[in-house]
Amino acid sequence: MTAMSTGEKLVDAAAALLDAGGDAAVTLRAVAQAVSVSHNAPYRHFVDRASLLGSVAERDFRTFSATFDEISQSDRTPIGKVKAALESFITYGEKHPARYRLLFSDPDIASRGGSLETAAMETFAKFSALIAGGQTAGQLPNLPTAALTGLIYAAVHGLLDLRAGGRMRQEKGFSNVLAGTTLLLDLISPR
Amino acid sequence: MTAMSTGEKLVDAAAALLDAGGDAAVTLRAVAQAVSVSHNAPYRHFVDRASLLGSVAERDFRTFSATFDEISQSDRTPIGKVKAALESFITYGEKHPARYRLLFSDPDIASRGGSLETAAMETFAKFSALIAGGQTAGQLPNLPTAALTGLIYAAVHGLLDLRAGGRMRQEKGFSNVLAGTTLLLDLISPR
DNA sequence: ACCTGAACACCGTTCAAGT
DNA sequence: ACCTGAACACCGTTCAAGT
Repeated sequence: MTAMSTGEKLVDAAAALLDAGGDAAVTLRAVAQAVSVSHNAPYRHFVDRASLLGSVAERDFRTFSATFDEISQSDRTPIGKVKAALESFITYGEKHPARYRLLFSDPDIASRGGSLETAAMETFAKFSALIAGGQTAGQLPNLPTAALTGLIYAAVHGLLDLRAGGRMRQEKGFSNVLAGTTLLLDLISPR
Repeated sequence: MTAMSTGEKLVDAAAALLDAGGDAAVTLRAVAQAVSVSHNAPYRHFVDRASLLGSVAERDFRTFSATFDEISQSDRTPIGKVKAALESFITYGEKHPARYRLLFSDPDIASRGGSLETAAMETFAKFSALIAGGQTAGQLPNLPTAALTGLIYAAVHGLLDLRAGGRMRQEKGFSNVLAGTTLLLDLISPR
């Protein structure tokens, strides 16, 4: 077990605080206290709060990329791979709503560029490749892959965001995201 | 022209600040200053900051309800009414992204209950009625209306939220929300 | 190179008064 | 009924030192 650097510990603590109390709970003071350093020690590792959160996001994007790689190399059917990817996405969104929003909704995170943007684009590209596989197998409609990927991604994101925002109760059609996603895939799959 | 009450002026100012600088720009001090009252005068009209934002949201939900009423009574085709409603939704989301997120993403707003929740449910019900009309006319798939409404609503919300979050660039499939919405309706419409 | 304590400006909220 | 000024606790950030 290699010793975690202070920087890694801070990222860990920030992620845990996001899970426990949402964005507002991630104060630099609370993060520092969780790691037992002074309230401004984080500035020796991150230029500001947004940068710390950016590191949390980047780490999770890399985890997604690794998961999509595993799915890609599994022995599932093409459409089964798409569904597995969506399920990992949904599980993450339901288990870590605040982190989900950090990665996929927060405007400050999207505009940071650099290695974070690279990691985010890589995740998206791997998902898009799975969609393309489903199209080649004739299990998804024959549209430009980018448009189809964007639409599926947006729909699932919408379901997850409505859930994270507490607005799922009203959409009485389905009380969980997976049901909505399944319905979408059924509706658009070639008949 | 009836004089606006201080409370109404505060709601106006908060909405303008949301448009101008996003959620973080809506400090009670800035709102108060815009109305030329002291920094804690808002507390004579709203119990706290969240309550003020709740009033902004409620007002916009009522505007949506009125718009959907107009659309319902227009001489458009059933599917034309659905598209008109979606367009009004999209226009609002693109013109007022911070207010859009307040109404449709913010967890604090969703859990406030009371007249705000009533207004939000009314808006949703009116939209759902337009969807039902499209189904009766055979221009939308024959599913439980609630499920179909939820799915269309979630997909458009996803597109708008990705745009508001600065993540539309990556979804190269369509650079605007209307194109994505149109694609969805094409894909799911009965063939 | 990494950390600490003091300090600053800003914010939501409360309180004691004022008209 | 509505408003004001002072005050409090909290937060992000900066700075001058310390090892």
